[in-house]
Amino acid sequence: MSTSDANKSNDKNEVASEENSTRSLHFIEQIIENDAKTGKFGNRVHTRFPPEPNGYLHIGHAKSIILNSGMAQQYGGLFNLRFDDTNPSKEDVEYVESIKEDVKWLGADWGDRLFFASDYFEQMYEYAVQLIKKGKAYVCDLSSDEIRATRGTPTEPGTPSPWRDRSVEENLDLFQRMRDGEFPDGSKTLRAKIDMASPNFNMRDPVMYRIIHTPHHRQGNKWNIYPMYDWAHGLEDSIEGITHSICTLEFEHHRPLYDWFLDELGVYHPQQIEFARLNLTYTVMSKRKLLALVTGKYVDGWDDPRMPTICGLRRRGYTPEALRLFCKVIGVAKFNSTIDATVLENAVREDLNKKALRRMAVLDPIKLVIDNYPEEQKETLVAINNPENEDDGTREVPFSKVLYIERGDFMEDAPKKYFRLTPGKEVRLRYAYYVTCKNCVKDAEGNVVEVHCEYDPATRGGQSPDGRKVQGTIHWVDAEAAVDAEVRLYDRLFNVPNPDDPQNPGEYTDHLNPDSLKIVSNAKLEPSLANATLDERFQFERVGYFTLDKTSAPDALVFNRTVSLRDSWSKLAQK
RNA sequence: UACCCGAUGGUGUAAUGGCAGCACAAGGGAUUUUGGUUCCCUUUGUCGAGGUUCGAGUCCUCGUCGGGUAGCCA
Repeated sequence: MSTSDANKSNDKNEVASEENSTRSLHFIEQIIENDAKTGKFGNRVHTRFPPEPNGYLHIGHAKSIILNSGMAQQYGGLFNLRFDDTNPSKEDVEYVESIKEDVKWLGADWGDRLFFASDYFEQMYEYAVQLIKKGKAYVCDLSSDEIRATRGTPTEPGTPSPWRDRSVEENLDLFQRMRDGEFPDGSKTLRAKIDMASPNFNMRDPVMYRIIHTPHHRQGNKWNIYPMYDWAHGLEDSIEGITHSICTLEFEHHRPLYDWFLDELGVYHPQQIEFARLNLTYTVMSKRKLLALVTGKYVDGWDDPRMPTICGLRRRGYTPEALRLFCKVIGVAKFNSTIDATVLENAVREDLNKKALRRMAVLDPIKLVIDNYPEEQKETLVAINNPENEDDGTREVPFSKVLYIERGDFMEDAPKKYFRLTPGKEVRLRYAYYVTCKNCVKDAEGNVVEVHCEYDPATRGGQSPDGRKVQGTIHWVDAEAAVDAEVRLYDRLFNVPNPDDPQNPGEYTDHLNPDSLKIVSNAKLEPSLANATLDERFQFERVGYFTLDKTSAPDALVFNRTVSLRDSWSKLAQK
């Protein structure tokens, strides 16, 4: 070992012990660190994310991606992206690119290790031949119905296939002919010869290969047989030298089979580890249901900002950092839990609070007229871009006699604790002046259309020389300089915490939140927002976090609300 | 019904036989040119019954409850 190698492994140990002392480890970290101590995998850590290219990734996948790539990064190991494309009748290239984009966006780095299970088909075939020669696999002529009927039940063992004891020669011949395409779909399978009486169904002579005469998106018509997940997955892990093969809980009782195949073959044997998949309140996570939301036009496509898909969250304005923070907070365990949607919202607030540029935008505008402000006067005022980060600097915002403010920032008859505009009350216009509310103008129906006030010229910038305080500060935009925009306000997709709960009457689609999207078509924004770009994140002060939508155009701006600001006033107001 | 896995405040998650801790939520207070942020304080927990032990959230037994499993899906 060279000195630099020695240093490297020392560093690794130090990192591990430092982690140990500074925070607690989740059970997978404990397994990895223990393996490092015993030298089980020669101190290597190599993980993978193995999606099937048959749908879009969602936040549940993000948990897995962040876990797998995070373990590799944390322990100086490697991470592979591998498409588990073993079933051509369900898969499509269309999904490959979107999955790559999502994984990359999350910050998981697979380097040059982008793999496809289908590239291992020849090797898998050779392995299958080995098992046949060992007398551990056989070609079975039973139909799928017959296989099901002879598999037994939880209390009764299965009955052996009449084809179980074919000779090695016959099996070899038949298997080759299955590959050559001599037999129709479903007419034969290759099965492992294990134990029809096993309490674990997965061990009752599981199917290894089935006949499918469907062109594969990467292999074309080369193959007429395709490997089943249980047969293929361990081999893929083994071929790639994966150390810790992390998957979700439902594969737990597949592990004996995973182990059996690798042991019978006598090949390199990674360790499968199962963790609990993510469940989130007020949404659904199954591919089938997400697809149904799209095809049923309940949402505007896979990347609708209300969807829990990674592309949806991205369009909504979530950041990879927010999702990583979220995953850190929820932890990793084997307990099936449901995470409250507010935890996700908090994670994105925490991230965006640090990095979002502050801007002023009025979503529900009414005019504010400053009666004692000179008619033709215009000025610019200096506003701070981000109080959380001085490096973001300042900007200038135009100001004049007529402004827009939020309708909700004026009340004609206000409760005592209302700190905003009401006749006789003085408030601060953020970064501008103190103004005192005088009165309002109403239309024929009694709706307030204009609020009138008087300003104190000595309070320019928003502070008074005499030191008097105001209770409230409200945001505003100059009426003449404002730019128009459409703003889309998103809320939870469902109005029940668990749309999947069988306790709920009806279909899960019956519980869609009718107010999950509110479109504000006449928002007034400060002029600098006209130059916003898709990668920027904004906080509209006192309102929430926003980002430009992909459908936005220079003459028709569209912003998405990522998440509202915490609002302790609404709690107070309810009392 | 059989097998596998799990169970710690309202929700998540630590404590690896030795003071039940952290985060979020909730409640209270301070600061504040965002009713935001930040800071401080408070309330709330080991599924049940036995056993082992000086000592059990942790180990054992039995129960209860929850999840998963009977695709030629992954």
